[in-house]
This record gives sequence, structure tokens and C-alpha cells, in this order.
Amino acid sequence: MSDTPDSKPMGAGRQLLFLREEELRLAQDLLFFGYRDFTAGPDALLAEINMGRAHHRVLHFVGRRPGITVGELLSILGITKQSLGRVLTPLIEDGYVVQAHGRNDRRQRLLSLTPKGQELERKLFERQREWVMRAYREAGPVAVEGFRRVMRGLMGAEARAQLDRAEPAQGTGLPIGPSRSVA
Amino acid sequence: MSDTPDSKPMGAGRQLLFLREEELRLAQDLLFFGYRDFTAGPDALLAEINMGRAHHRVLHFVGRRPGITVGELLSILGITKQSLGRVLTPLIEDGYVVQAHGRNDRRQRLLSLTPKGQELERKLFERQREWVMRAYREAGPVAVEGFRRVMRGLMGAEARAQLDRAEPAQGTGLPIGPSRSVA
DNA sequence: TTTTTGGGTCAGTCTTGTTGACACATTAAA
DNA sequence: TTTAATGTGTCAACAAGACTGACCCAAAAA
Repeated sequence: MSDTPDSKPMGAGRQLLFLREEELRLAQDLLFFGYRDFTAGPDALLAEINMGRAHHRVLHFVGRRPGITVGELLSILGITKQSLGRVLTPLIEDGYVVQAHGRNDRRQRLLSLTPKGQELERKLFERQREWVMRAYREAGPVAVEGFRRVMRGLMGAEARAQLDRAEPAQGTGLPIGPSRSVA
Repeated sequence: MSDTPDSKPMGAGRQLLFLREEELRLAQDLLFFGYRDFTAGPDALLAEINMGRAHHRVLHFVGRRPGITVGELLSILGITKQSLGRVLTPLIEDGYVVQAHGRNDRRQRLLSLTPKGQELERKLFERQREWVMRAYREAGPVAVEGFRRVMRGLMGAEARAQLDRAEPAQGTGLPIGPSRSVA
């Protein structure tokens, strides 16, 4: 929006360029196409066994945090329990996920993957793993670190907190390009 | 996949680390949360006027390429014409989008935004603009360049070609971290 | 003992995607 | 010029995944 009107052709100009509308519209495009193609692999696999992306999400987050409670899962996914129920119940009935009573609080249902569930999750993961690995390799380590920083920034404070709670600082947060842009 | 089998403890080790499973699972998380929160702003606005994300996509891509044909739009969105019809028809009826016959091929319907459509698109854009700008600022220019490189890599070849056709190399494709990782 | 919490479920609705089948005008080909 | 092929529209039916609202139950907390 604002910004020193003209100033020197370089310097502040870089900042202007950096934030100009076209660059932000490009971000919209990149996120749309990128996310769509990122999910395409697993989606195809899931379709074969009559499941959808929602099932994958459950498998992913339960696999990531075995023993997670239904409530925690709900808060991570940001959906209602009715919505979760429609995918979780079949996953349990079909033997992909198991429930256990909480030891301290017997009302809780602690979720975890069965071997069958782990196997499916792994297949789905492999698809995305290869896809992301290709992108990471082509872009290089510096770019990957930048990608992580920006993606974190695109997350709301809530999601960021959840992620941090779950993973002890996986690499982002330390090195590379401190925000002192302008340069 | 490949990689000089063992070699020195450092060097190739870095590459190994770089691609290890946890880092790729983190990417899954980042994309899920990041994309979700990226779309949250416009979604809220759209809900107020009884529209959805699909309407936004149409406004976005028609705004980006005025005079685009229905067929081109379909191929960009990657959906069926019936799906498109359900959002496009109302947008036309409500005066957000106009159609014109193609000059060369009168079968074509060239789409563009009305002033009303431009206004709505801009409001939606402003939401995302601020959100992305915050993320970009916090991450810094180097990170942004990396973000772009990785997102491009996450796109399928088709989508990448479409994007390139539409925009003449917006900045990514030139400088920064050449893929010669290993270091 | 009463209330709150964690979880489940029934019923109905909405958006956005899908197939399949036609219809119509226009352009290209035989 | 007749005959495809193409670009677009549309009806109908269906599915996934999200939502709201209303209730229910068992266990934990007050």
C-alpha cells in the first residue's frame, strides 16, 4: 500500500517489487495448482478403495500421533465431530484404526493405527513422498528452507502452535534469510 | 532414490538428512495447514454472499485472463463443464461476469469480469494479499524465492506449462540456490 | 448429587465435484 | 454441399465431505 513514493531506483525499489500485486497473485496461483497436484497422487489411490481425502487426513494425523484423542484430532482437523465420525467410524469398522480407553480418563478414546492402517498410510505417504522429494531436489535445500518459512507464515497462529506442540522444531526457525529484507 | 551409497559421514549425510522421512511428513503438515488458512479469509467473505471457493476461482482466473474462453477455463480448473456451469451461470446472471462471442470463432464464449465482478474479486484478493504479505515479510525475500521454487515443483508438468503460458516468468526461474545440494 | 466433559449418533442441508445423455450453433472436412 | 467435429449449455442423478441442531450416554469434576 504505502511506501516511500519514489526514492532511489534500487534499494527500496526492491521492497516495492517484492510486494507488488503481481507477485501476490502469483502466490495464489502457485498455491492453487501446487496444492491440487500435491494431493492428486493419494487421491487416486484412495479412490480405488472407496475412500477420500478426509480418510487420508485421519490416517495421517493418527499415524503421526498414536494415542491421540478424538478431541485433539477434531481440533487439528478443524471439523465437527459429525464430519469426523463419517470417516472415522468406517476406518475403525474396516480395521484401519483402533480405539482404546484413556488410562486416566476413561471417557477418552485413544486412536491409533492397526498394522493394516499403517500399511495404507505408508502407501499414501510414499506417493506424496516421491512427489515432494522431486520438488525438493529440483529446488535445492535453500529453497526448501524458504518454503518452510513461508508455509509456516501462511498458517494461522493456532495451527502454528499445534504444529510446534507436535514437533520439536524440525529445522525451520533457525538459519537462513533473516527478515531484514530491503537490503 | 539413488545417492552415492555411503561416502564420507558428512557431505552426503546432509543430503540424506535433507530428505529424511520426517522432513517430508512435515511438508504434508505445512501444506495442509497452510493451504487451509490461506483460503480461510476469502471463504469467510464468500459465505456472507452465499458463494463458495469455486466462485472465487472463477473470478480469480477470469480476472487474470480477461477474454478467456470457457474451454481454457475448464482446462485450468481441471473440472467438468457441468461443475463449472453451476458456478459460472449464477455469476453471469448476477452480473459478475460477462460473455462475448469470439471474433474468429463465434462458438466461443469469451469471459471477463464486469466492474461488479472486479470489485468482488478485489475484495477477496485483498484478504489473501494481506495474509500472504505477512507471511512473505516475516520470511524474507530469500525464503519467498525458495517458496516459489518448491511450489512450482509441486505442480504437475501440465499446470506448470499453463502457468508459464500465462505469465512471462515472474521472477522464479533465475537466481538463488541452484539445486547442487550435497554441498 | 449435580453438572460438565468427551464422545457418539440421527436427520437434514449445502457446496462442489462426478457421469451420462442430449441439444444447438458453428466451424472444418469430405 | 452434405457431413463430421468442436465449443458450449443443460437436465438428471449421485457422491464426498462439510455444516447445524438435537439428543444420548458414561465418566469425571464440582
